[in-house]
Amino acid sequence: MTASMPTRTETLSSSIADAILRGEFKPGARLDEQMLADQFGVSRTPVREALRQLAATGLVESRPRRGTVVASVTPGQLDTLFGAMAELEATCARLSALSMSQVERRRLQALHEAMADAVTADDGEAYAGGNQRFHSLIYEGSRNSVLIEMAVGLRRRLEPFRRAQFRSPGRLPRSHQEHGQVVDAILSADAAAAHAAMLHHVSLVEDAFERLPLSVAGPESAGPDADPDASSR
Amino acid sequence: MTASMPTRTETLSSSIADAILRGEFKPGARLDEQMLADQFGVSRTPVREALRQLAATGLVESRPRRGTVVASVTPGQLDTLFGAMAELEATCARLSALSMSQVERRRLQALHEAMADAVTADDGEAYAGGNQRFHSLIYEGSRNSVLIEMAVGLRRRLEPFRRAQFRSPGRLPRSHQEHGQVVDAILSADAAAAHAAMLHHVSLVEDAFERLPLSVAGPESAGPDADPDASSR
DNA sequence: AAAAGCCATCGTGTATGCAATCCTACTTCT
DNA sequence: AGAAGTAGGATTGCATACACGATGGCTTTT
Repeated sequence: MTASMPTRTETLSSSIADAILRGEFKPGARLDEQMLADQFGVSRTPVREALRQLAATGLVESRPRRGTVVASVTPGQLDTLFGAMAELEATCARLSALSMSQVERRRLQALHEAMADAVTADDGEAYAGGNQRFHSLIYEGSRNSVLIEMAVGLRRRLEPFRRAQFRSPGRLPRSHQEHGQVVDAILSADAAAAHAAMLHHVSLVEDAFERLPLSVAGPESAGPDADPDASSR
Repeated sequence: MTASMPTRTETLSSSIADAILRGEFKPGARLDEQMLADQFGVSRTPVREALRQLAATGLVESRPRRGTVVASVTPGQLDTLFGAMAELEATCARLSALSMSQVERRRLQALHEAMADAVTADDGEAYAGGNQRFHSLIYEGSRNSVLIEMAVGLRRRLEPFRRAQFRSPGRLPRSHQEHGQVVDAILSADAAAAHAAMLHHVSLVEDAFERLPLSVAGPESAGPDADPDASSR
């Protein structure tokens, strides 16, 4: 974020976020302020501010007087998050089809073609990297930093659930083919097609994951949860 | 927010936000922590946390070691914000066309018809209230709390720029007619048409405002601002 | 006299201490 | 014996205190 001189709060915010994304702090785990302060060698004050910052991004959940826990995403919430993500990405794809420069379109096409190699080599690692750049290009193509920020935030929030994304056999070629449809639509400036193709693509990613036992419901969510999700705050 | 017992930080957050939205704190104004603490009769600690919270929503901007100021929205940023809003609302309209219940569709239709009275009476106040509910209904129709949260946040952030929204003569009938197209599309479950109609509608609102001298560039933003917006962080 | 460097003052960042609240475990009553 | 009330411990919320960095005015030098 800010470059000048990293304040302890910023450092902590990144460190704790990384720890959560790495799985060192599992969903539902209590984040004791004093414990974190000792662990990172600072006082409670910057820890508190870092936790508030993370709470704003949805990575953790703070309840007044009750402490902070790593956000445990219920299957319903995961569904909602992926759905919002799909819509945002589809919107970015639509806008990309409308307003990408020729240079950007070529760059997208080139990346897509380069990723074909990773597919034939069945190199999931390489493909994941290319995939990241692919979606980033389309974010940028929207020309709207607010949308980009939202999409990046969502993507980051969903990161832990995308780990084994390209593990399932046959997923690489399929993903690449879906990318191809998005690329074709954007290159031919077909906004509706770009929207549809991207929505299809991201929704499939969702399908691949919503059945996995990813999110263990936190030990506190015992109430009769009628709502499929509860992104209140 | 949380219902239990409002913590000082939460109270402050709301109070300061209201003060900003009311215009008591103008864009670019410095928000001195001690000053706010004295003004609200608390210590600096909850003030700091409240400011952090507001910074996360984009209402204020904090720079390390340099203090916090009320976010001054440049015309370019306003454009970006309205654009993102339009896309989000269009997305919600699209989803509403797909997944609204019959009850919801009737409710939407009823509200729309009721708003016709406000149009013939040229009652801008009443129409503004109905307009708010109209858009809220369509948010809810998306069935996606994440999207709703984003849309509500954006709408709140843009609130100060929508004050005189229905002042210009002839705006009411036009807005109502645009609403009609959205309603028709949703009632007939035409997703693409709902998207297009809502995008058109909100974009026109944007057009009506982007030429007004709304945002006075803060006294500090004297640098050569090449970027149309800078929604970093 | 203008520009550059220095010093004082202010404000934020961080640490520490105190008080209120919540959770847990134990006691006690039915 | 089970359940409710209660006391103790633990943790968060808030206040106060200290330290570092930033900003503005002043002195000094060319």
